[in-house]
Order: sequence, then structure tokens, then C-alpha cells
Amino acid sequence: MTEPSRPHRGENLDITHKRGKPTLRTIATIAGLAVTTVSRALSDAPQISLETRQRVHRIAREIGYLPDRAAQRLKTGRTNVVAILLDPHEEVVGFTTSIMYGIAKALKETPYHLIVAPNFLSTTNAEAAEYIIRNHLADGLIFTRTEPLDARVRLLLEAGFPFICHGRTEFSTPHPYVDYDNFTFAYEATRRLIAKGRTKVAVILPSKRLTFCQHILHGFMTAVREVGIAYEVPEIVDLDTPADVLRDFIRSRAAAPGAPDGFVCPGEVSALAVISGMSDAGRTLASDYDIVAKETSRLLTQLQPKVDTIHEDLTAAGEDLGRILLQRINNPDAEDLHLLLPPQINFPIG
Amino acid sequence: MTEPSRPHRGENLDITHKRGKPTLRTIATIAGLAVTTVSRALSDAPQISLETRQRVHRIAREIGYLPDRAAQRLKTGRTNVVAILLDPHEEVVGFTTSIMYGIAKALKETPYHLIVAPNFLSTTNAEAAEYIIRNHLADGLIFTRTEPLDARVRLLLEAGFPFICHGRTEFSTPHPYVDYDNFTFAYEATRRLIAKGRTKVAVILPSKRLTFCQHILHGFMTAVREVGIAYEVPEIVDLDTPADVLRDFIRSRAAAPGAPDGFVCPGEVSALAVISGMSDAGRTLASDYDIVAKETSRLLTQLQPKVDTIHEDLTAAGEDLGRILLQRINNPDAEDLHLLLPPQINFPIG
DNA sequence: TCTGGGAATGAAAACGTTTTAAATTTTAAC
DNA sequence: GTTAAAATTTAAAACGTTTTCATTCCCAGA
Repeated sequence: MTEPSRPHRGENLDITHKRGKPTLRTIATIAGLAVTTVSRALSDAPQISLETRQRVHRIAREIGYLPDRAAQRLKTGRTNVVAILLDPHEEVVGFTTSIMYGIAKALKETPYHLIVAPNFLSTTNAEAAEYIIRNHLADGLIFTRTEPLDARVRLLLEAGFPFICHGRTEFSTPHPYVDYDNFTFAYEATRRLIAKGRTKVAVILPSKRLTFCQHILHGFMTAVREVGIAYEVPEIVDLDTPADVLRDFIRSRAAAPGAPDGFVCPGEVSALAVISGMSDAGRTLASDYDIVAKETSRLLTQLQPKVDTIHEDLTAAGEDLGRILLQRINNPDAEDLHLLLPPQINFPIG
Repeated sequence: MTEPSRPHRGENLDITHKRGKPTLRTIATIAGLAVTTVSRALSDAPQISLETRQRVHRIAREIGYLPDRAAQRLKTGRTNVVAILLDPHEEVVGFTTSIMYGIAKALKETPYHLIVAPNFLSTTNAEAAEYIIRNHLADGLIFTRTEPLDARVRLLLEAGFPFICHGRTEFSTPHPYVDYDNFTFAYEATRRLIAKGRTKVAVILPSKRLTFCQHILHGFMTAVREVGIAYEVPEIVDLDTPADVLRDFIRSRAAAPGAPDGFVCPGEVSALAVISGMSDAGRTLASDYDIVAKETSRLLTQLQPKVDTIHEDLTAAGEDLGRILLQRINNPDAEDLHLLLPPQINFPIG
């Protein structure tokens, strides 16, 4: 019988595993340490000597060790996942995509990942949130299109689940949020129309149910009342509404007496609809009427030099959303962070 | 001493757990079965008697049991996650969002979830895929904007990782894909322009690097050669390129002699840019020139009644992508499924 | 020389599931 | 009434971590 072979230089140590991937045990065997110590060393626990820590890190790097997320998740109860509730609406072109990119950017160097939980049209908008919580699919939640009395906010507050929303609720319930200053957007947009000599202005609202529309309305009304001119507030359409609704409205409105000669549009979609409807009625942009629109893509800038635009940086918003949510997850007792992002106005302010 | 209390009606059984949530053990205790049996019963293993299976299912439902995904994942090595690689490009408005919604729809009644792995502009487009595989973050991958010789395809094939792509490679490497029939789109679009009496047509290409652009070019050239008219192939812009590029090009081109009087546009963005550039040069849509454009939103339909459009249903594509990928994950040896989705042409075909 | 105490490391249990192999019960066959 | 086979059920190990508690080691202080 040959004598039992002794491992040389560690190569013959039994470090093979079922699934082939190196684990803490692999490192432990190589380093001649206990799994416990390796685990601690990798998380830089102070009780482990600096020398050991460095050695373990080095070995881990050399053999390409990557922690098993499922095991960590099982043991710690943390998912290292952030979820975003998606709505199938886009008043503004690229809304969803831009926000998601921003969030992803904030998560880039962290162990967190982003999962998407779409709100289907058939479901209430709190349903996806409930699902996430029940199944413990994420450590935190992000959502957009916040309503004044938002069912999701109530649900998440009750559940004590970390979240942040894009947009505010009516009564500023206690939670972090990131919002765009829609009041200022609408106020400056309206003033711009007035400054251009328009005397009957209109603001297009996608839906009064959303808080941001209220802010827009408020900004609009403030500017209008300061000057005391005539106004109009059609409430219409987003990208999913039959495209003709707003356009038909605008067309018929343009023909009637006392038609608006200035429009505040909250997105590319409504701006294009207005242009189209007015053009159907024989009205020409810039000479017969003006538009100030919010945009996040560069569609309008591209299309018409005469449309004044105010930009909303949704990628930046997403980045803030992600960053603040992570803070909140890791320190639930910290103070709520609120962020109000300023409009970028692409025309000279009077 | 009182006699040791016996559980009545199951309420006093010790079924409390650290984290409060019911587990297999909870059910096992209530049902007076072993954890093994419960596990099997819930997955409807044939060896468990029908009666037991039903009873276990009932109890699970009653106490609101939900399996711990981390534990399942750890044990089985399956993540129950599908990842999508996102590109920050959108030649077509709502591209990303629509595809994602489709995928989510396909995943809805399954245990699978969708995570997003964005390709940042700074990285190669295979990097995100590598990351997913290395960290074992998903069981399958979906990506878009496939190139003729796609680095991601090569990587994933080598790794033996299940995936499906939107778009084809050049040599139809062995893997499932879902694609839109861009040849037919371009062919019919071009023929439409010709039928309208246009004699010098142009096709706008976002980038020759992408396979779908090659198909568009091929469809365009086929139609052009059939008739033998003059043509032009400017290669330009997507949503992230400085908006002026194409527009400036079109403007200067429109002024020169022999300018195109018909444009095939692969998306809303390029269509708007053409309209804008031509309008700068004093040309009017429909009278001076025509456009046939692909769209997935309803932006163009809304804007100009005179732009002929061909629709691409990206949500349907996403649904197919999700569905086929799941099949592939659960049966890696099945034959590759290929799907070529037909264009929806919104004008009468001659 | 012994003791106490901090610094560093380790053993073992646990998270909740699946799965292998074994044990038990039931049924069928004689 | 026995026994083999089939039908059910179970015990225990394992997946790869983290964490509680214990252990070892080393050195200062007496």
C-alpha cells in the first residue's frame, strides 16, 4: 500500500466543491484558517489581525472568490435588492428608462441590484408593492407618479418598509422623497408665455390625480393671477391615451372664439398634440400661438426651434432616489431626506 | 406540578420562528408531518398521497405560507431570476419600457423575476452579461440591439448560459431569438414612397453596427433596385446623439440639388429630425416630400396625419422573449426557437 | 510562578429549503 | 397467515453564509 498522500503546496488539498465555485471553505482550507475567520476577515472585522485580513483578501482575489448571495440572503435576511414599481405611462418621453438608469447608477458600486415590478393596468398601483413586501423580494422600494393620498405610501408606512418616492404626497407624510419643482416649471413657463405677449393661456394636465399635476396647476394659476389674464385648464392624455383626444380637443378649441394663444405642456407628448391640433386648425406656432413645454428627451429641441423648453433631468432624479433609499435602508432611523430638483430653463427669464 | 400541557387544536403548538414567517416546519408541525413530506406535497410530488397533498396545500394557504426564495435558491442553485441588459439608446420612443413590460407580462404567473443590468456608456456591452454570469445573478439573459458578430452572443454561448436576444446575428448562431421583420418594414416603406411618386429616396440608419440596420438597408435596397431610382443612405443618430446632427445634415442636404424627396425613418426620433430639418429648408411634408416611419409610440400618428407609419409591437416582442427564454431555461436541450414578428402597416399596400 | 485579561481564532448552530437514502405502512400475492 | 412488493412517509445531510459562544494564546502584573 502506498502511504497516504500528503498535500503539497496546497494544490492537493481537497478544495473541490459540488458546484465548482470557490466558497469560504475553499479559502479557509488554503489559508489554514476556520471558515469563521475567513468570513470575518472578508468583512474586515476589527478583531481579525490586519495580517490575516490581508492574506485572506489576497487569496480570495486570487482564486476568484465571490460570495454566494443566496446564502448571505438566507442567513442575514437581507435581499440586497431594490425594487422599482413601473407604470406604463410616459407623459414625458423616456421617463421610465431615465429614472431606471439613474437608480442603476446609484447602485453600481454597491451590492444592490434593481428588480422591476410592473404595475399592470389591470391592477391597483399598490398591488405590486404588496407583492414585493409579502414575498420579501427587496429591502427597499422606489416608485413614481405619487398621488396626494397615495395608497402605496400608506401601505409601506404601515408595513414599516423602506421606500422613497418620486413626487410628493399631499400632507408630506413622513418619508423621504425626490421631486422636481413643478411649481417653478409651470410658473416660469406661464410667465414666459405672458412675456411673449400671449393673453389667453392654457395648461395641459395629464391627470389631476397626480400630485405633480397639482403643483403644475398651482404654478400656472399663480402666474396667471399675478397678471390677471384669461386662462384654461384642459385635463388630458398621456402616451397611452388614444392620441386623438387632446388633438381633437385642441383643434375644435382653436376654431372657437377666445381660443388660447399660449400653452404650457407638461411633456413632449402633449406638446406634439397641441402643435398637431393647432396646425389642423390652420394656426402656426410662434406667430399665432406659443408653447412652453417640459422635456427630458431632446425631441422638442430637435423638432421646433420655436418651442421653449424647460428640462427635467430624470437620470439625476433616479440617482438621488437610489442613493437616498440605500441610506434609508442602512439607517432606518435617520431623518427623512427631501430633495426638490430645480428646473433647467432653456430660455432667458425676464 | 401541573401535567405537561398538550396542544389543543394546534394553536399551542410551538410554531413560532425567529423571523415570524411561517416555514415548512410550521406547516409540518401543524399537519403532524415531516418537513420532507410537506416540501414534497407542496411541489406536488407523485409519491405523496393525494389526500396529504391537499391537506398540506390547504394549511399552507390558511397560514399564508410563502416559500423562502433565498433558501430555495441556495439549495437548488437556481435563482428564479431573468436579467435584461439595458442600453441607453432609443431610436424608437419607449423601446426599453415596452420590451420590459412585455417580459414582465410573460413572467407574471411564474416564480421568475426581472432584474435590470444596465450597460453604461463607459463599458463594453458584454460587461454586464459577464457580471451576471460571474455572480450567478440570474438563470437567463435577454438583450436587445444585437450586432452581426455580437460579443454577448459569443460570451453566452461559450459559458453555456441560457439567453435569447432581440434581433439576429449575422450567421444565425445557434440560439433562440425574437426579431422584427425589418426587411419587410423597409421594403414596404420604400415602395410606399415610390408609389407616391417620389424619385429620390433616402433611408436613415442609426448605426450600421446593428443587425437590424442591415436588414433595413437590405429591404430598402431591394425596393430601390426593383424600380431603379436614385437613393441615399445617411447613417445617423439615435436619441442620445446631439439632436442637431441629423437635422443639420438634412437641412443642408435639402438645399443642395438632387435632394431626397422621400425618407424611410427607423423611428420617431429620426422622423422628427427630418421634418425639422426639411422645414428649416422651407420644404413642406406631403407636398415637397414624404416620410414613412417606424413607430411604437403614437407620437407620429398624433403629430402629422401625413406621415405614413409602420408599427412595431415591442410589448409583444418582450412577451415572446420572456416566454421563450423560460422554455429554454427549463429545457436547455430543446430546439432553438426563432420568431420573426410581422410589421403592422398603417397604409394601404399597393 | 501563577493569574487575569485582552487579542485572535475557532467550533458549532442556524437560516429554510431540497434531496438522498432509509424506514415504515399498506397492499397484493400466495 | 406470511411475505414480497409497492406506496407513503421520514431522518438527516447539505447548500454557503453569519453569528453566538467558547477557546487558545500571549503577555503584563502580582
